[in-house]
Amino acid sequence: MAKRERWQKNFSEWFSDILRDADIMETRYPVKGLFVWLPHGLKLRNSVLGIMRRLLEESGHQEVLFPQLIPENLFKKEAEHIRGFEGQVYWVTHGGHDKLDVKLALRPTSETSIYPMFSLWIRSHADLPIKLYQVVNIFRYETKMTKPMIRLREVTTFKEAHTAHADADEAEAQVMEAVKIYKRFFDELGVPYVVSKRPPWDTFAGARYSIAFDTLAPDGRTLQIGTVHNLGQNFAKVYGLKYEAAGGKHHYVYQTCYGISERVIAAVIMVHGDDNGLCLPPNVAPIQVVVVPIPYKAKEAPVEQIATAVKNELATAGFRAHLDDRNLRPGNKFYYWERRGVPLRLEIGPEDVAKEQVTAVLRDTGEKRAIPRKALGTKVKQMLDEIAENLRERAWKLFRESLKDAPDLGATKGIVKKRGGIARLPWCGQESCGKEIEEQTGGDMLGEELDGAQAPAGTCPICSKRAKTSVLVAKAY
RNA sequence: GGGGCCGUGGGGUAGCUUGGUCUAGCCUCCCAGCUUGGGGUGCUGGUGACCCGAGUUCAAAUCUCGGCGGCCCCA
Repeated sequence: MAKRERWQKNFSEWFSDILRDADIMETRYPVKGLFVWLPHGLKLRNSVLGIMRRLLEESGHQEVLFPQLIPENLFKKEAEHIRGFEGQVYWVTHGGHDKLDVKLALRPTSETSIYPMFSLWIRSHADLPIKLYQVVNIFRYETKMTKPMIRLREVTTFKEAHTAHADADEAEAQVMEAVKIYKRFFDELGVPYVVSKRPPWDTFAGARYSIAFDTLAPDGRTLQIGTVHNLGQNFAKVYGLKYEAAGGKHHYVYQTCYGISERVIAAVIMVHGDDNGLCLPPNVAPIQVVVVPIPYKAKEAPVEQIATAVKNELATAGFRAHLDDRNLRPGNKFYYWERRGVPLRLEIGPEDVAKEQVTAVLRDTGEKRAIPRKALGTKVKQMLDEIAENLRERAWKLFRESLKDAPDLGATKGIVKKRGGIARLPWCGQESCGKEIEEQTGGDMLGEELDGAQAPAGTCPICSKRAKTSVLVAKAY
């Protein structure tokens, strides 16, 4: 149980196999970088989104929905932004047989569609702050190799929040709130992460600075799973987002935006999986408990009857329960549901009937437990909580072990090349040295850890000057 | 950005070098029936494929070119 050989050594293969075998995603859609969500996968996606929506609503965000198309003139207003995105934009150039007078961009992100509307909505300080979000699909013309859920030409699950504030401090505080929300989000999913401030050359196009969350895939590569940007007044000035202050003066607003994509679902799948397939955290598992009857010949009736009763009891108690009464051998069903990541399985056979118990099997460890029928509800709840906790701890343990201090360039290179996780090394803070580190190690600089209180020990491995800070470097997806 | 490899039933593959014997083999999945039932039950039967287009040829899964799609390596 919990064997993780293929999961780790052959991760790429494991991942694409599991998307198919667990009915998550159909990867054969005949357009590069576009994929189909299957029922089981979509339920998982929607559960994950449910957590996100709850956290955002709790913190005063409101959901909106903007159009998919952005006119060229609006899209091209902010120079930095265009420079970052123009190479990846899909353009709609025709309507039927007519060539459009103004080309329309399929949004690669929505700043340029949302902020022009902000300029109509924001009149006075009383209109601020604005905290909106939407969950949409976006298109990016990726030239690199695409990968389901990870590198897409159509990101189908793009949660983007956009805020506007009266002053810089408030915007700064909003950035910190967003970081806090995302931490809670990933914590609820048991997905480990490190938060870092991206270096200037990897900052979101048009932002003052960017903060990013990264997790680790089983193959030792990092996966960026969330970003938070402080936009300052860049967009406000371009789109004319001004408000009237109490004294009657007009000021530009300060803005932030932050986003999460289906990469987070990829993260849930990868960090909790094993060689038998998925292992989903109970709070997002489409099926939390599967009941498998074991109908020995001539003893089918009581077994089936009790299995049904157990399933109904759990459903009534609010668990997502499923009874598998297919005419298959039990072992076959066990593998089937394990592959799909159902966290808890209850077996009911003649022996359980006789003893007024059910046999519970925990997906993460494979442990079997006899549960008295009478205690069913409370025990199931306990076991699901236990699985959630265990998954989180197991994932975090591996993550922590994979974040290593690297005293010099050689050590960093070793970690990056072997894809052994994330290296932490000293840095002088100069861009030229940073890029040289990336060049020489073949890794990507994630940036300076946000919570990293550790002293910047040692010297910059490139220029040998005293280090101003320490940064994380890894092979990134 | 540069280089290489690949595309055969739903999945994995054999066949391609040397065009014909391919009416395309095998494993798995799937469907039907019986059997079985606490970790992939067994038997019998069945459905299902040469990525698309053009070319060479008497003849193309096989050779050539283009498109689409996938994978890998380097930067």
